[in-house]
Amino acid sequence: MGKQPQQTTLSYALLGLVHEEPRTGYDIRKIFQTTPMCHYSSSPGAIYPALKRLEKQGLITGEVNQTHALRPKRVFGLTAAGTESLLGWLALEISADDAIWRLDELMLRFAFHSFLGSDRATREFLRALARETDAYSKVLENEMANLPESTPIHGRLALESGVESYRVHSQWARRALLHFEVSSS
Amino acid sequence: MGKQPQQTTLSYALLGLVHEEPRTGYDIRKIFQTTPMCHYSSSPGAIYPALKRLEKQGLITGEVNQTHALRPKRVFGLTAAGTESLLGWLALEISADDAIWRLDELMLRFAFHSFLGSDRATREFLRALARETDAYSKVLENEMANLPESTPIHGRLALESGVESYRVHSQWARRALLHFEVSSS
DNA sequence: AAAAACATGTAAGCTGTTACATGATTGG
DNA sequence: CCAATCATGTAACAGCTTACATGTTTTT
Repeated sequence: MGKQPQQTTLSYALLGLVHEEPRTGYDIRKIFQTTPMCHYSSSPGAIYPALKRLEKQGLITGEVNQTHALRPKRVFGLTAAGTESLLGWLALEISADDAIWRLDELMLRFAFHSFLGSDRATREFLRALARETDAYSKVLENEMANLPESTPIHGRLALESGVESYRVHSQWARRALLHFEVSSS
Repeated sequence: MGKQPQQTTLSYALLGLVHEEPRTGYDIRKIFQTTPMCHYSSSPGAIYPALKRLEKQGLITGEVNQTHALRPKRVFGLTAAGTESLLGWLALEISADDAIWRLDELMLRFAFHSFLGSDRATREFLRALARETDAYSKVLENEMANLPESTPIHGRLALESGVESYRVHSQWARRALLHFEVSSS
């Protein structure tokens, strides 16, 4: 319940991955290099310090795999506090700012929503996401309509791309929601 | 021609804005706060140091407006080297990596393409953007098809959102291209 | 006279980048 | 035995965030 120090997106990605199954830093690097769950830095200079931070905060623990005595590899898993932090993040309410500036993080959160037992939070998540992205696409649409005469076509088109981007996300969220609706009847 | 030290996206945004017309740091902050050309930090701790860096590199110069002797405001404009750097950046070829990881920067570049006199570079830009985003959407599509059976629906949907995102950008680029085609006949 | 907006900056701290460093294990 | 891959880390540096600091001009 106490307010936890807020993590970077990378940190949450790490928490989610070691929650799926215990992993080493190297495992995680490979995932970031070779799977679509990428868009995160696979550089050792990012990952190992991040893992160390999480360990110091008590969210993960590394067990040394002793099959080879020298050059041990450290397999990380979530602690109770780590699980709590991860699940708390997943269930967080979506703010308008999240939808506008941190869509990437929201999509990562959604991808990990399978960790929540029930679909209720996911439905709420998708409804909020659809609402906020739709609202912002309309804000941008409005700003496009009020652009000064002199605005060159390039600027207009770039803005149009932004409008579309948020609109498409909103539509995606509504479509995704159908997968979690209770098929009542 | 010499390789210039590469700038951050924020730096290029600043170069573009002061190229439109001479501006102060405060002007720029307001633009980032109030117009859709935002998504950049309007914090003084980001902007003033960035302006100072550009000045030290000789890309912009600040003229003190002496209408009020105390608390002077500094109006920045591009130097010849600054113009060269900005135009060089605009005309840069698009790599696949740019389209995958730095779409935001590409859209900023496009928005400033009005500074290039001719439409030829813009056409090339849009063609390359359409090609690369389309190619990557297909890469993701393929990865979605090859996802392990066990992958939860959340992961699939998140990936689908990525596929769509790139596809929509590609379609946008193709549509935008129509505005710059020579209406030959 | 006070509040809001104008206007510019600095300092500490955090995170990520790039580059370097080290050594083990496995496949050809 | 050599190369590639496995595996973990550190160090210097750059840039951004947050918070602070300061003083002016305009509006109410």
